[in-house]
Amino acid sequence: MVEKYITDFSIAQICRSGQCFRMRERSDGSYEVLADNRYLTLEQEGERCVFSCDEQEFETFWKGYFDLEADYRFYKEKLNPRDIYLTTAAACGGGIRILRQDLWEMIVSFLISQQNHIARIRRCIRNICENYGERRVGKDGTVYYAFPAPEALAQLDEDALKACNLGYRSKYVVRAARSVVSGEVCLEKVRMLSYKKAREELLKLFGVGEKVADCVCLFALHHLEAFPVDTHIRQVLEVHYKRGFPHRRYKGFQGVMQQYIFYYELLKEK
DNA sequence: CGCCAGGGGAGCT
DNA sequence: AGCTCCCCTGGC
Repeated sequence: MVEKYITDFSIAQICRSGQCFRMRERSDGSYEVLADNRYLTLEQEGERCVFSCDEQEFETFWKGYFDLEADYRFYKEKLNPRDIYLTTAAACGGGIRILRQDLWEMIVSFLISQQNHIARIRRCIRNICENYGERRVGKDGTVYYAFPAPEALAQLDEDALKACNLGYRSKYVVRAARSVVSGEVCLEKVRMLSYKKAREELLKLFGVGEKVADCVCLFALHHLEAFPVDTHIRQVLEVHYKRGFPHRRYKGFQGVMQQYIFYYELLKEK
């Protein structure tokens, strides 16, 4: 167990922000996080966070995963105070961090996300992990399943994942897995590329369009200049930014602003 | 039962 | 760039 005091961090907000589908709030108010074949529980009260790992694992993995080395005050200071909408959104989701998630997992997750609800996306991913991922046992005895490697999914029939509730998205995932396994799209290479080049490379995958590529760039590759535009964001742009979103002002970290907006819109739904 | 929308994308023109 | 299909589920 390690105890940390962290500002601009809210596990509850991150969990609800829709960038991560394998994180959940447990009935006792603590959070469970599955990432990189690891299992973590996290309790938070104000700025006090208790991670269920040792200091070394925190330093070498979770600190980077939650992007805790970055100072998000920098992004908030750049906010245009006259932009009431964005200022309000950032105030509501000020504890959000852009996670550094696994590349392959994000590709699959956002392939599944198209024309889909968050609750169902979570179910789909859980189904895939339980059916094709390796079974693991956490330090506290909890059984969980790792996210299946491309090799495990590449050998499936194109329609096999319909059994995991993917519907017509099944063939997107299987074909993408095959492209990765064959080396047509090299993930190690994608990791080294700039935002533009990485995006271009991801677009070669069947089923990956501009929105999905941007989500992968933002949530896996940490290219904060990626600004995924989905139906929700499009509506916001139409209502609040008729003359265009001020990309110039937020150059290099538009993705952080996108998350504030997205979270705020999700929040208002309820 | 029908209708429609839910964090799109492919394949056309 | 804009259009038409694609065609899975869950909610109403």
